[in-house]
Amino acid sequence: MESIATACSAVKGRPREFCTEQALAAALGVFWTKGYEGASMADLTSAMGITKPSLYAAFGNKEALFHKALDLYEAEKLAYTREALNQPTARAVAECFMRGAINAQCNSGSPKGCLGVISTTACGSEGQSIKDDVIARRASSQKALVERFEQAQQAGEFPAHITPQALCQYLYAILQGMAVQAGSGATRTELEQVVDTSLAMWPTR
Amino acid sequence: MESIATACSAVKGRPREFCTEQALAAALGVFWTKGYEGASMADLTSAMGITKPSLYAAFGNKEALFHKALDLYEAEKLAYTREALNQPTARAVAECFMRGAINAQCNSGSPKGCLGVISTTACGSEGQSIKDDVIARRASSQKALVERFEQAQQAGEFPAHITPQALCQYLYAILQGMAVQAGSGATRTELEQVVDTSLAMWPTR
DNA sequence: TAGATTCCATAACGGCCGGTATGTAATGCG
DNA sequence: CGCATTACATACCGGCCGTTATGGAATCTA
Repeated sequence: MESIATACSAVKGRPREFCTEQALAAALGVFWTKGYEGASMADLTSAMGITKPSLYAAFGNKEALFHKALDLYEAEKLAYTREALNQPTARAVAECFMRGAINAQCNSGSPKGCLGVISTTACGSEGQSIKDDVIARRASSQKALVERFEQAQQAGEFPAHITPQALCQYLYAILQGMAVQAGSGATRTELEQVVDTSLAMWPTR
Repeated sequence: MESIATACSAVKGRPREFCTEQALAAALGVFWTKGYEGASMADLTSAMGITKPSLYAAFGNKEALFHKALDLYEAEKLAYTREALNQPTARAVAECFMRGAINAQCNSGSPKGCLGVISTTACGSEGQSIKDDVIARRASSQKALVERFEQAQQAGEFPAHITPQALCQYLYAILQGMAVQAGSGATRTELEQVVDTSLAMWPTR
């Protein structure tokens, strides 16, 4: 009945024997490698080093665990997308997006490909709420990029026939295509070819 | 012991009560919608209108069924990629690829997205031979496109800094990105924005 | 120490998975 | 007809799925 905030560790019972952040990072690695439906509870608990009841007590269930892993993915692995928006020109923004994607997707030690792409393609009807979540997050980040491109348009960076909306859709297609290729075993060199070619074609006024 | 070719229907037993081609087309629809691992035998037999033993007798097993469905997909749904190579310029080839992809992936009545992209992303370790097959077929079709672009290069269609290999990798990234977007519910209009933007940037000598 | 509370470990649950054994119906051949 | 052959229909198999019940171990408060 004490209504005073007891958010701090006034822990009562037996203390937890694992670090939830560390376990979540391990879970992210599994989802990133195998996708939501491809990752079994046995895969997850094994990688996280905990048992199934511990996982359910700490994270709720498999779906809730995925959403939390997605939060971590956005916060850590997609940080470069927020920094990219601060670049001085739209072209520099696009280059940061693409080079950042290569670093994130070809980093040895991390799984290949993009968790967002993996989670929205394939998979049966089970993971529909997963797909919906990822699609909503993607729309949010696309919105930020469109706004950045509108700013560039007003600065006169584009020819008249290029719209910010279309350019964003185009850039995202390239990024998603690179993720598909990375997941299929493309080398860093091949992905850099895509980036260099894209930049060579980037519109100038 | 008769060694004379009896390939024709010298059927002996009870005749089959379903059309294998029709059943295969139905199976393709299920794989296209749900992916290899996402498609259960119950999904398949239900859509094909046959029972499990009939499926196994006619197609071997789930994996063999998928490879045959992939054959059908390449033959029917990817026919435009072979026609595209006959276009007079590399730019026209690329436009045929992209517009054909939109028609194939946004055709109401067909599932959204590209079966190849769906089959190589996500999914656990079970479908590795599936992924390998798709990746090999993709490499084969990329090879044909690179050769077409080399021909265009010798015809002087590109500036010096654009290589056929890189251009092919770039175009495939756009196509695969469009497939990701189509699978995520993008509209035909949005995909046409991607194509129009790509074509607006296409290199000229 | 006694009780309350929280976590860990084992084992079990119903349900679906891909694949198959079994018995019966339909055809061709002699 | 009797026989071989092939396909159909039902029911079943072991195994894995995500999830949870149960009981003991570890910590807090009193």
